[in-house]
Amino acid sequence: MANSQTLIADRITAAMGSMTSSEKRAARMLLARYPAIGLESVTAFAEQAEVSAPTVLRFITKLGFGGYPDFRRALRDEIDESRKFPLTRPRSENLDAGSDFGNELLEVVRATLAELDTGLVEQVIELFSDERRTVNILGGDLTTTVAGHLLYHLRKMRRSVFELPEMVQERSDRLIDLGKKDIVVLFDVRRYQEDVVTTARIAAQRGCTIVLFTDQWMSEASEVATHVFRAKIETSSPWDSLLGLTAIVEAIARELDRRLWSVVRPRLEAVERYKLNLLAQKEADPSSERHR
Amino acid sequence: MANSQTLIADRITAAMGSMTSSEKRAARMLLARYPAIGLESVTAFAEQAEVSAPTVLRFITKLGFGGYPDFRRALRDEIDESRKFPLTRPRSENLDAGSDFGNELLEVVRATLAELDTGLVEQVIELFSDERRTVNILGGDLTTTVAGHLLYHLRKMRRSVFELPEMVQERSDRLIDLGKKDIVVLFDVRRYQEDVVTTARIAAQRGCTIVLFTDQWMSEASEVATHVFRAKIETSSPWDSLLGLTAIVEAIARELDRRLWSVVRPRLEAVERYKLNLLAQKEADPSSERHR
DNA sequence: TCTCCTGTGTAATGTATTTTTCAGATTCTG
DNA sequence: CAGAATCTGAAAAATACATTACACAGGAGA
Repeated sequence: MANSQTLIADRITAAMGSMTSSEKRAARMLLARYPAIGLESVTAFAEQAEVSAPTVLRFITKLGFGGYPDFRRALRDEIDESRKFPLTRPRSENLDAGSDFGNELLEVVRATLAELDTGLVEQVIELFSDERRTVNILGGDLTTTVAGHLLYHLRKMRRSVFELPEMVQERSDRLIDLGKKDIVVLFDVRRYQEDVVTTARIAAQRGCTIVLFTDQWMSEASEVATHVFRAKIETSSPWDSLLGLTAIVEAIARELDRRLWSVVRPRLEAVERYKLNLLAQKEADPSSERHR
Repeated sequence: MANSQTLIADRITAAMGSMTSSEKRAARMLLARYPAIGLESVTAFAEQAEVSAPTVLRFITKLGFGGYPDFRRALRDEIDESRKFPLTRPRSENLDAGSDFGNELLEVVRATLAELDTGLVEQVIELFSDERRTVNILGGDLTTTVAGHLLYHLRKMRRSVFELPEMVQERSDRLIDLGKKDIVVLFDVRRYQEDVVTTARIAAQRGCTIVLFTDQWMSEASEVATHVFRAKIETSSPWDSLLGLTAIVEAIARELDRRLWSVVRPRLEAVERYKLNLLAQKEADPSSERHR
């Protein structure tokens, strides 16, 4: 069907004139329960419209479809289209609001957190709490910054936290040394990167625990991941949002801190002391005292 | 309205843990083309997910359906439901994800965006639109990741975007060359870093335009900055949140894209072509085609 | 290395669904 | 009010489909 632009619903209205009375009954039922009823069987459709199956069939033939399967395929395509809408939307139209976009960003965070599995968070906290395990973090093109955010928190709170090299050659060298005790944390969202998926597979083969942060469509890496976080990343903007992933990372960081604060606190103080020694100068800004 | 509470999509997420890797592939395909693909035949579903029909069948059984027809009926019901309510997702129940830390994170984004000055955004967009100006970006310890996020977007959309080196010695060398045409973008939040403030002062002295991203208490750098964005960063967690800053960055990126899309579009396509040449391999994953 | 076990696809089976045929019902027309 | 034209649905025929049975593959553990 070439004209995906023309909604099938519109075709019905147009063709209504040349319909017999029974066929009109079918048409009305289709419009009433559009498009779901078209996805049932001919028989079910016919029963609900209180006509016979052949009548329904003649009806959809008049609409210009080759047969019932053809008609259903068109309906499914329409559903697919409507899902894609935010992506393929003609760029020009709504000049209106930055505040509208603000709501979308809020929605990204809300939707992500709403679907966040707290049990999963618990499990991952458990993993991160074990300092005998090494943590290796890798992000993709877009997600490397969120990966960095997680890296930041973990590095402050515990030892043995590393980032996997972006360069594939270097990375291969590192992957060799991974084992069952190692945790590999990967970030991969749509426009999924082959090298990240491959890294996941290798890590899986080596028996690593794999924590994956991905989007609602899920990277292939999820096939081998032991723990998968899903975030919403889609907005009306052509650029995907990292807010959802960032929110998850921060929620994890906060929980980990609660769990480990008795260990983390002295660690941070020690770091602070060393830092001062390194800089060999005293802290000047009094307003910086408030944090921690 | 009976089972409208449990979206099938949510059930998938929940059951994801107990899925085998092939089943996960089926799950991902369902989420990617949700719900249309579920309305095709098992065989068609299986083919597109690149698994066998029985695998798809086992998958939907694990989701708790009695059989494939049962599953499809559920999908149709969902479509019917969504027709009745304008919003695609039943505006949800308990959105706080079990903890009210989620609400705090939401509040960070909300409060930040509420105070975002759209006039200021306009001005900065104007700055970034001018490709004769060089953009130099620098983040602090925590904020270097958001800085990276801005860097990512600007770099995709225009030329002459650089990051200032973290290392102070290197950085000094670069600062020497800055002039009136240059834009310096700084990120500095509490635990303000002296080196960032100093960088701001030097840049100001050299006549640069300075765009500062800071928190509600405002870095000292704001004294010399020409444009200042303020984000909320505080939560009940001891670790500050980057969600506010990230939201501002993404809002700016989106606006810049709208303004420049006629330039950006061909640029991205060109980049894509070069990338393919570099990799010298054809795209394998069809699901990655959809974005952009 | 062998054995078990889980996961997976092929192929056969039985069931549901579409499509066709055709006869009865209805409406229209002279 | 005939008689033709059109419409409609029951039932058979043809097709597509979901489901099951089974065997092979590959990894885990002894």
